[in-house]
Amino acid sequence: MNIGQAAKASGVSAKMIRHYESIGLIAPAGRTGSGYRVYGPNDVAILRFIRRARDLNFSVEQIKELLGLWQDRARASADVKQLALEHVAALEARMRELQEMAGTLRHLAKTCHGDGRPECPIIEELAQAAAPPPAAGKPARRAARLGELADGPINARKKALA
Amino acid sequence: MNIGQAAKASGVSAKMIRHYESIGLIAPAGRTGSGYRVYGPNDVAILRFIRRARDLNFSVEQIKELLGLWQDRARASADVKQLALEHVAALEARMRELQEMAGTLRHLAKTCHGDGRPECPIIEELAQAAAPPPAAGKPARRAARLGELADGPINARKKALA
DNA sequence: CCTTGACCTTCCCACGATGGGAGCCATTAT
DNA sequence: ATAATGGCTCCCATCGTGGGAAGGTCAAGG
Repeated sequence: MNIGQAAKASGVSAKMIRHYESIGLIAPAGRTGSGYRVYGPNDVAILRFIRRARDLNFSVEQIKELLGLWQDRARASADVKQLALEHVAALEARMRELQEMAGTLRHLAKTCHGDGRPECPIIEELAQAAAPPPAAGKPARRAARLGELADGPINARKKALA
Repeated sequence: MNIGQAAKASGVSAKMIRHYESIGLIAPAGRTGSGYRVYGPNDVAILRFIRRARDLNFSVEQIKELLGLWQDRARASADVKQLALEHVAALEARMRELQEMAGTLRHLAKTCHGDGRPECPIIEELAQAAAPPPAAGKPARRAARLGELADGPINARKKALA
């Protein structure tokens, strides 16, 4: 199987397959005499695994761990479960953050007439928002796992470990 | 005020202030004879506005719009409200996605013993996940606003508009 | 007056995951 | 034989943020 076919079969773009190889997430594929990468069913299974894990928002780094556990016969299922549950927690944390943002925004929107007049509390409240907490007293919760969820509230994690 | 003070006062790092200037989000600051940027209270207010909007997960592009509305006296509050509500919708969409992921993972975790034995349905189910839908029949909902929420389920938006 | 340290300047590089595209070679179909 | 796919490698862009180097400036203290 060439890379294009493996891509279609796995749902991972050819571009990304090469990329994953280059960063060592997957082993270098075999090559034909003329340099084409060759894939077998097992490779496709791995790629599908990766694709699925990405869909679940696991980072490549975490997928490395999962792949390690997958291929490690001596692995304990507890390890996998723990990884999964940590990830659920991260997803939930992120949801809570989004919830908070949405709540704030909904509140602001509710106080806005929404008619043709220019008065708009949304803009005004954002403009006059309290100054940022000058000196963070508390060490800022959440240092979890360096980039557990790649996006996130600006400047929340890096500072925690700087 | 120098950039460092403006940074402390606004909660936006000096690095980012320069960056925002370079991409045209904010107007070039005045300069002292020796080239230091100078900021006044109004600049700090704008920076705080930006900071706050970023905390609410608005993209820089959207903040540009908001700033435009802020400084446009003829603006209609309806425009702002619409922007805010669209953003709420985007946040909620993203939350739903995370919810789904968390649900899937929780389900997988529940079927996992979590003891020392290696059998682990999580890994197995991920590995044997159904092949990706070969040809997406429907045009894939959500084309909303190019990158409304910067992160998101891999390969969901770009394809929609490619 | 001169050093020191804190601050400023610009410029380049990095992340993470992904796509785009150029320039060239290989395979396959007409 | 030729054209159309498709693969190869490399480089660049995205988005928001930080890191750091090399050098200029300023204020305080000796």
